[in-house]
Amino acid sequence: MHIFADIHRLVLDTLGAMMDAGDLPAGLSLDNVTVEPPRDPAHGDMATNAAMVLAKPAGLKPRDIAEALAAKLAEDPRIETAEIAGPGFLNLRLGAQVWADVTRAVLQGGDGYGRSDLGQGRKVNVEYVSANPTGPLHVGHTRGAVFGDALAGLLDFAGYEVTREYYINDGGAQVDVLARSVYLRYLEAHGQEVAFEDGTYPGDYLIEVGQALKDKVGDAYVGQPESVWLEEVRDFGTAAMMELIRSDLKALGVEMDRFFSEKSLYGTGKIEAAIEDLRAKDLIYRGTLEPPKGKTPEDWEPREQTLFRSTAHGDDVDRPIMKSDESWTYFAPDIAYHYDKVSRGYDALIDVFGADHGGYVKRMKAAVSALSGGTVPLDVKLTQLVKLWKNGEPFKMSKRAGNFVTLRDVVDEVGPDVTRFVMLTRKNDAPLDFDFDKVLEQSRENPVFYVQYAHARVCSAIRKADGAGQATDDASLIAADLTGNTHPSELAVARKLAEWPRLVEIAARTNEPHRIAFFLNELAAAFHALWNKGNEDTDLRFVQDDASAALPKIALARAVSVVISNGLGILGVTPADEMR
RNA sequence: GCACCCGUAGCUCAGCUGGAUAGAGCGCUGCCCUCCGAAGGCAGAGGCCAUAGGUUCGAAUCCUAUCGGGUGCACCA
Repeated sequence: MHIFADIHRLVLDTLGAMMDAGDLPAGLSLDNVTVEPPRDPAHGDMATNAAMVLAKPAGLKPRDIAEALAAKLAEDPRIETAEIAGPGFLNLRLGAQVWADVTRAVLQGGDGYGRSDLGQGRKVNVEYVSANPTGPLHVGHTRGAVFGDALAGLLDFAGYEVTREYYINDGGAQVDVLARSVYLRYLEAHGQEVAFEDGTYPGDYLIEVGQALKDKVGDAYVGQPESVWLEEVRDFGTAAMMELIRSDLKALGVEMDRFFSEKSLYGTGKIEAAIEDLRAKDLIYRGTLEPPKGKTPEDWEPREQTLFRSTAHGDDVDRPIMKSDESWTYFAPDIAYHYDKVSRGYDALIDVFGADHGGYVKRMKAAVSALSGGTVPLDVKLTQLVKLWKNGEPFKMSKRAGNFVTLRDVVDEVGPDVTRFVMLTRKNDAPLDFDFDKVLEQSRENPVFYVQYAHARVCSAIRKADGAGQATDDASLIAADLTGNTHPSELAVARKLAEWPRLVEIAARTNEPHRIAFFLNELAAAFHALWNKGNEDTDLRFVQDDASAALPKIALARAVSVVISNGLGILGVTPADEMR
């Protein structure tokens, strides 16, 4: 049950009937007619802008349309009143039966309540994290991981067929640096003194990798030139780092459907095939780029290179795909990778990048647009920086990595649930302050606690009613008469529950999972407000002595926990049954 | 110099892809514990939505310009 969609449908059907009957000119476009919850609850439960939107094309006064529409809508049993207000809004108030039905629908829907067919089963690929396999994940990756995973969960809930994918950058120079760093640790494991020069990775996490390499090959590489060991040590180190990253992700509760190796694109003709596809579209040429205006690099020199005509698809300048020595730039395998994604038949692609990759968005979109002939949209979501705080001070040190804070540092300290929820309490493109002390605080200002507390309270109330021998199972609640919840505070909760399917669709359409977190906070607020009213007014308590009076209250509480649970599920957070 | 993101209450931030008198938390002011959990609750004050134009029934939201902050800007990934 999606009451907003239902009433929207009713409004559209009614308008259609009015056109058929000649009350409105035929052929009006109803695309802009909306049914929304009004900001001010005093305006009713829903409002439609139909009269204002249609006034001009119909050549009628908004008020006349509104009056005619109001009269027709009032015939529907669900509509209690339809009042004209403001510049031509039609405010609808729904009957008590509707809210009882909503509560029942939540219980009947269970973990499926709010699921949408918005996606129509379309295939969407969400690529996220994609950190270089050169070390453990840090806080920035963590936000990307949380965001990407929540977005994937959201799209899944909204009816898309989602693939969660990780692109392993194991083909560039950075994995050679990893190899050399591992080699140093390997020498160290043989008792040698080593120095980590600039450009190598000094983190402690490579100590055990060097040791493991020693265990595997003994002293075979000691004193040998790079040409002997580089390739094998690189593969060894990359594998070890991916294992580390996978376990980091697991600690956060993130599970990828697929890991795609950049290296698998080299020497297999895949890059060449992708470039050929572009060449066939006349988008590849030899040329020389102009220096960037106002900021010419010191060592600038004109260079003829192989370029991708990305300007034909919205980019600012054309981009090199080959270096002057004819080897591929990093952009080439990225093109090939997205070519692969397009050819796997996805209807939409989403890339989640760190904000420092903002300059990369246009060319990537241009590439996908060119490769798919404009048929596959690519949305790139950038996650902004995370600023960590501890004891009122910026927190930068890590036990493990030295110069950056790792995912493990965060998860070990506050747990995966808190990490995930807090990282979604801000829009992806806004910077985030993560305060180790505040996120564990048990107070109203901590949204994680506030939402979890609401869920725990429901569980507590149900345990209590259960203990009193009352029926609390969903079947009994669904079968009960639920029209007893008529207090404004109870209706406020029911109204919020009714909004859930709508909110899911809005969040999914905009690829913004943070909306889920904010909604849950609002739902929790409505629930806590009602709970607190029970302190003064015993009729509003969820736990009642009279078993039949208790049923609608328990049903409402249970419905709240269902929606919270569904919302947290999308975000990858486990609901709390009790607070400790 | 160019591109992208951002500018909303004293502070930290939401704001439905154009709707009514712009919201929440913190802070501030005033009330409220015999209570299903006061690890709070209720109420109030607080705004020229950076600025100036434009689009229209209607703009925090869309367009243009300006100011201010962040990020990134040739063969690095």
